[in-house]
Amino acid sequence: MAVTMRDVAKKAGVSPVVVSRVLHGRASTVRVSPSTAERVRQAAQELGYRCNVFARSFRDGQTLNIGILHGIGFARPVFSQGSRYFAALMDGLIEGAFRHGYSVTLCPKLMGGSPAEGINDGRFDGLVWYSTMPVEENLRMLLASRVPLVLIHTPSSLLQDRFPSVRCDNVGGIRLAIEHLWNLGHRRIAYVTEESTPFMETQERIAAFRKWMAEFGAPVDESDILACPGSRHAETIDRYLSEGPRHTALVCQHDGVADAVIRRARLFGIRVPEHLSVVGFDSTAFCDEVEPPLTSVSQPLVNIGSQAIDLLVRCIRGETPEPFDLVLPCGLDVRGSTATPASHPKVD
Amino acid sequence: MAVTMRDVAKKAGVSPVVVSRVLHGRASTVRVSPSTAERVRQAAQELGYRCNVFARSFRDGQTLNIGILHGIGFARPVFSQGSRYFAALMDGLIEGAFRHGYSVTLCPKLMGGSPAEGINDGRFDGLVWYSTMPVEENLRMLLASRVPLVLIHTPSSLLQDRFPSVRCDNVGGIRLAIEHLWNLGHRRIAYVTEESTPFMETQERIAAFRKWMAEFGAPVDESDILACPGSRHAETIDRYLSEGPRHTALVCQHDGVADAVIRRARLFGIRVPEHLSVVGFDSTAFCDEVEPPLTSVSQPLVNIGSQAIDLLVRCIRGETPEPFDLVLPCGLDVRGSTATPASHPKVD
DNA sequence: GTGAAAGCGCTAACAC
DNA sequence: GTGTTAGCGCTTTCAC
Repeated sequence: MAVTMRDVAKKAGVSPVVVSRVLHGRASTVRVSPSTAERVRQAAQELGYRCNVFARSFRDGQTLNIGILHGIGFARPVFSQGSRYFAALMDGLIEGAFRHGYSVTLCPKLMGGSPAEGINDGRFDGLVWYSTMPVEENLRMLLASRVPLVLIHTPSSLLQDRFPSVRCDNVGGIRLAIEHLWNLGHRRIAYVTEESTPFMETQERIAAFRKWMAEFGAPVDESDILACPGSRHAETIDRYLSEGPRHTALVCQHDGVADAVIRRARLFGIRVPEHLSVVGFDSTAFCDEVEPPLTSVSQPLVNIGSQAIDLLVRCIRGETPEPFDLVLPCGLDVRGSTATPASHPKVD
Repeated sequence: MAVTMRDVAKKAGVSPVVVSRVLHGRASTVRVSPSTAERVRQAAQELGYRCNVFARSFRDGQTLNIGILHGIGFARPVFSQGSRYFAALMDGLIEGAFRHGYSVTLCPKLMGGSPAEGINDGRFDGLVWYSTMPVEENLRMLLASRVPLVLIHTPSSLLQDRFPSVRCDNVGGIRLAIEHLWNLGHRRIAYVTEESTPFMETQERIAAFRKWMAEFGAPVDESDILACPGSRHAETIDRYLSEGPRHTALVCQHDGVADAVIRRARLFGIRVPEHLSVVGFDSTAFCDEVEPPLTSVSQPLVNIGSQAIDLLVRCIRGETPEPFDLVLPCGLDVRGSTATPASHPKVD
């Protein structure tokens, strides 16, 4: 077995408290003479003693560990495929956690179908939950959380204002996309969405799209919202493209969708951006990798992750973070997937 | 505070052991009458009791948690930038861990400059260490590990055969790259390496390159090995390219290097693959994203991660995995970055 | 200056 | 069938 404080104490001829005091500086009421301290250190060294952080955490009732919750109904997150959405978010979460001295744990219980028992199992000082399409079941479980929790992509109001939240300004982001396309001369613009749940960012972006298109003077109807059901969106995209796109530009729910659209378009001989402009959402490094480079609304994902942890750590400390609902601005990274439409003159 | 077994016991009018027996099925010597069991369940339900897994782990002396060790001298791994090497490896590690019911933890202590104190701190049932360029200091720390450990990219022999290992067949992989280029007609082929440490895969690949080039009948010398010092490899690449490449094809240490080469080449008006063929190493999804798509030796990274966990779990169970040193074969994914050299006829 | 006691939440072993 | 004891490794409290 591992060598414990008791072993060190025995060897040094003192009690465990003294060892705690000397080696970890924790038993603050205890005073130790320099010579004893030296003896303890010596013994620890010789035995190769290492503090059992796990035992300490158990006693302290704090684990210095943050759990990542993944929405139910999603598969376990994958880093190596698709757009870099999750990768960027994780980078932010890890950066933030490390900065505060916390570990980050991916736990099968928290990422499986039923995180309920994982949430309050004592291993986590706090949790981060991100989901772009929460379902009622999710929300109920989260409300049962006894540990501090921060929401990403989901406004606090959706969970009775019990947990702070971080998300981006979807409305402003969509406006940037439309404005950009509009200025290039596009008038027939569609929105492509992957899935659709009754609330949240998906809907927020669609609503923003409707709103701004109307304000720009080109109100849209149902046929301008392309909804691709989760599993088989290539199919939906193909159907749309095969009839020859009715629009000159597409705004996509996220970069993965935009990438899919571009790849399918290529198969139909539709060139981007010459025949069709495409705008993504997230603007991770992925956008620079694909061809053509993807014009995309930038959501500060790394920052969102990092700031979510800042909020979480405050909650763990018992504070009430201020602001409680963090909305970060979006930008627009113009790359190569958007251009003046073939049939329209450029407008300034 | 959280509700504990004692609270439930009290409410149900029984002792904690009974609760343990009923709710977790753990106190196997204890027999409980159906009616008592029901009372306990009722009480637990009403109080919203959740088993404190942390406390249980403490008692059991097993955490069901695996720590990921990142070589010293590296920065903390980043998912959202560069090639998808780390992403793919992590996907495999997570998949394997989840399959066995283990969590995966990224801990600042294990990823910082001095993981020594993190290694034996009781929080991990096992560790996975990956590093493409270990230094002596790394190795000494690893040898001090009291918990099971699996090496990725590093043969067991480098650590006194104390830990099992997983890596790919670098020699075979490099052969595939050379063979492919040779068949296309390339004869002047260079190897581009990012960093160089006295041992390990970097050296193994370089050695393999020398060996196979000689066997194919085109022995190389120092000037055919392009070594780019870690921080500023763009500079080294630029210097090489600016003189007009002396070779018709480059084999690169990994996809990130290959990508860098291609991007720099573009700035010099050197087209890939028309003027210069480039082969990467790893062949993650990254290769399909870049332009041109990158021909690359495929290293089964996801599989390596997954199998590393299989080995680790066996060690945790006290078994000695067989085989102890796992070497997985490489493949070659031919994409768009390699072609017949301009100056050479195609050879079959 | 130093040590003894007590307890974090859980469960194996044993007693009744 | 059910309860008591004891202990995982650590640290706080308090007594000496």
